Amino acid sequence: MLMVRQPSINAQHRTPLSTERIIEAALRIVDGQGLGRLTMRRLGDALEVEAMAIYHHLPRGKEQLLDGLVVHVASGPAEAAGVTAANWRDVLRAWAADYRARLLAHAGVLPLLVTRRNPAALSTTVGSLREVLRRGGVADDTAAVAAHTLLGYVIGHAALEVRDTREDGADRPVDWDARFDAGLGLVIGGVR
Amino acid sequence: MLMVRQPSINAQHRTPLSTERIIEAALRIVDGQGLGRLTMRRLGDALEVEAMAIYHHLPRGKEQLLDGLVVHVASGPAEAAGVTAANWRDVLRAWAADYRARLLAHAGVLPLLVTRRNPAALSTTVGSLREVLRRGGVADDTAAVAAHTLLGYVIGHAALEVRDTREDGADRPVDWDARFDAGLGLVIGGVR
DNA sequence: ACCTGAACACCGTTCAAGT
DNA sequence: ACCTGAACACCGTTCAAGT
Repeated sequence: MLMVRQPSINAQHRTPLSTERIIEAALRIVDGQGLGRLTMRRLGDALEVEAMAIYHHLPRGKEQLLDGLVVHVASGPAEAAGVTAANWRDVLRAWAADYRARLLAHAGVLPLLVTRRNPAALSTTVGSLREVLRRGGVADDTAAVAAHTLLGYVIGHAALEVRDTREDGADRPVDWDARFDAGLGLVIGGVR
Repeated sequence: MLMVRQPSINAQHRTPLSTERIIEAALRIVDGQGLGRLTMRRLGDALEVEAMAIYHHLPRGKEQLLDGLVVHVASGPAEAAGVTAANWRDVLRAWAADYRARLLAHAGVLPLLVTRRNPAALSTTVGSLREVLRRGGVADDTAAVAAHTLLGYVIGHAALEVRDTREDGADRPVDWDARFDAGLGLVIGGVR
């Protein structure tokens, strides 16, 4: 029997692939099943496409895909508009709470955030923190230090939370929300 | 021609495999070539053994191998003996410098430190920090917060260093040593 | 321009077999 | 007890081909 190949009825109607759709589908897999289960073939399935089609949009392949995930998750800059000497601590506190929530919501991406890949991904975020501090009246040198310290704290604390590091001895679970706020106060309180 | 199989002359003389030797060889690969190049087959080669021999010592396979790497790198507790109300800040500062150096020396392991796997790996370290603080006369609640804050900061800062996150705008390289010390002062200075 | 299908070199892991 | 060799199911990626 002669099989005439249909041009895949689906292919006609479905929205075409795009970098954005690919990244979103990848993030959905990572969030739902973990980073280890993000494969090009599975990603293709999720997008109802052959895995090889992805390479047309991401020529650098999986490397580029992971870079995209990092940018998507890690670029959450602080809003510097309207910052004054009176409110900069509150602005930083609010940013930190948001950023922490972001990291925890996509905990599977955290390991990628800690890799040599894609070095620029965090610099807009660091820059925005520095700008908030500067507008708050903090000296430039101190602002540079505080920006890195704050971002470092938030990322590192998220790492500890994800591992659910208990104190030795004490085996009652840690109240991570309270713990985070207290540590945050310690970091921000030290800036002057 | 009949080939009589020799029982592999090497096998007689070489020191037998052990978990410790396996972990050390794995760490050498990660440090030298990166985490992505750590495969069971390559690890077998480095140990002059078939990859499958490793499973005899690590029945849980690669998972167990990675757990071993995390424990090896992440368990650097602070020495609490001899801590007083006068010197606890110096003790923490010295520990932090050591621990940072450790993380940067094995930067390839950093992504593993930020994964859900092996949750207990960091808790002896956290516990030792808490003990230093307690002996320094810091109240229990504050000590618990400060221990997590400090460890979080050190890990998070190491992550930023490894990515070499520059401030936006400024493109002269960051002096990471100075930056780390300044941020450390900020964190430790806030504890009272 | 966008996607497919077959192929290649490599993974982690199992399992039966050797000593 | 300790290690090997073949095999299996799965990777990421290339490349020529289709529309």
